[in-house]
Amino acid sequence: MHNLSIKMETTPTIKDAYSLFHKGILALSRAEMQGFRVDVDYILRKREFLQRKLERTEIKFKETDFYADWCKSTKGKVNINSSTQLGDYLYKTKGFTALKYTKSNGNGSTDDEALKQLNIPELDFLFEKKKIKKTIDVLDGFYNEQVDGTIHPFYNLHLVRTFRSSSDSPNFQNIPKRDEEMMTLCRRALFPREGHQLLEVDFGQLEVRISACYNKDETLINDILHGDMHRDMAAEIFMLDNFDKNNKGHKLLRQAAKNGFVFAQFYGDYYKNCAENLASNWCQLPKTGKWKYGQGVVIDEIGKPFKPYHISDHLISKGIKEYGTITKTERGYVVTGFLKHVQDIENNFWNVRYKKYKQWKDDWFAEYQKKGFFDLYTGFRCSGVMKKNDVINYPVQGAAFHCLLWSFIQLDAFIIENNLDSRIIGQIHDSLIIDVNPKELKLIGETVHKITTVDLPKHWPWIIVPLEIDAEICGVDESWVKKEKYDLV
DNA sequence: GGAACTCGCCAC
DNA sequence: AAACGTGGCGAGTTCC
Repeated sequence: MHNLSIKMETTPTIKDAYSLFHKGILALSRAEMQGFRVDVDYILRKREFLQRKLERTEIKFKETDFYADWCKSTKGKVNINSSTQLGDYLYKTKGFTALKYTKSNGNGSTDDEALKQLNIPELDFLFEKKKIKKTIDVLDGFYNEQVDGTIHPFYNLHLVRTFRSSSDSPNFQNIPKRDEEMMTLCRRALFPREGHQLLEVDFGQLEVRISACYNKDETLINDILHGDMHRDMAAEIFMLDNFDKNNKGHKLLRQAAKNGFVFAQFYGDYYKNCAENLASNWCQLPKTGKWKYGQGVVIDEIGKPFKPYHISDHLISKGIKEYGTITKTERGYVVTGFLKHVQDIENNFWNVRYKKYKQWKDDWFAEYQKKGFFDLYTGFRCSGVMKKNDVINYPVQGAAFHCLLWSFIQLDAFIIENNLDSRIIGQIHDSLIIDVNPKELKLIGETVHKITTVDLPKHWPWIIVPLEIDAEICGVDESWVKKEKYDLV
């Protein structure tokens, strides 16, 4: 009885969830109305430039023997934009073995990753062309949607299964960022209002922290607050006895462990995919035969400038001499090599290191199977037929976004109440983009910091892990390209 | 001629 | 036993 009454007070209900979205829609619509300034002259200029570059790349491709042979095999009817036709030519006509297959139809995959493994240099022109085209599409999207030099991206709260948001017309949540060249070309089009500057505020490791609120795993919480789980996993996966955070190679391997193992595991992936991804995408190690010395990425150049040390040298010296295989026998699966190594690490990851997290996953799924639904900590209810991974991921993804949305609403209200000139103009799941009047920068920064790290955990007592917020700032009257770290307090 | 589908790729 | 979560959008293709 006692426990129940506490729960009633602190656990948000479906009405609270409704209220969050009601206020959320109103706040988001103010950002939509405000919009994001675009440099129309730049877009038109750069579009022309990219269009010509696209045509030149296309011409270069059409001059290759590869293209001539492709045309010959289809009696001249070739559309170089068609991955279906390319797949037919490579896998059916030329007899290349597909190294990857598509999900729904099981055809040989023609994505960049699959094609790059075929080692056909002429295809580089197609990769280049695809990249240019993608950039043109983003700029076109801005141009087509702008009204008097301002785009008004929409934010939807009614479309996503996890109760996250989506964005369209144009989609503001998938503007290139990681590819330096594409990032610069696209974000150079986006500006604050005159005399203002763009401030971007991000929650740090938000989804991992929210997952910890559900699973309450002490090791995970400790790692979030004081440790470095990506470094630890890099050390285990690549068998590094003394991880050196200043070593360029070690830094790369930490990245590999973070994206190829830790995040993948948190989303519900398993050792086979992780091993494959780590070996081929991150280390360029072959998946057949014994590994040779001098293969794969250079991981360590200390003291040996003319004799690079390769990842294969290191793994072989530690006894991992090949990628390995998975064989089915009457007794079960026999796993060898690097595959076995990653499988062991996976087992340790879930059965020892994050044991309580795993227990939560099993319990949470069992509860869903019993009831047919589950409730997020923010009051939203997910029901219907779901896979185990869905049941584990949705509550985290949704509640993490709700932290952002709640903060968005508070900051929006603060801006209106105080008649400020700054405006929130965008949102990308765990970040806010604010068009700031420089005179208000300090106030906005301090307010965002207080809302996200003090008020939010007070509002939702289920947030049992401290939240962290990072900010970056662009110069006055400058585009969204050059950002500097900004201390909010 | 358009709806529905697949695939690939960008973001988180 | 199963096996990476959520979107939007463009291009090609297939079906009606």
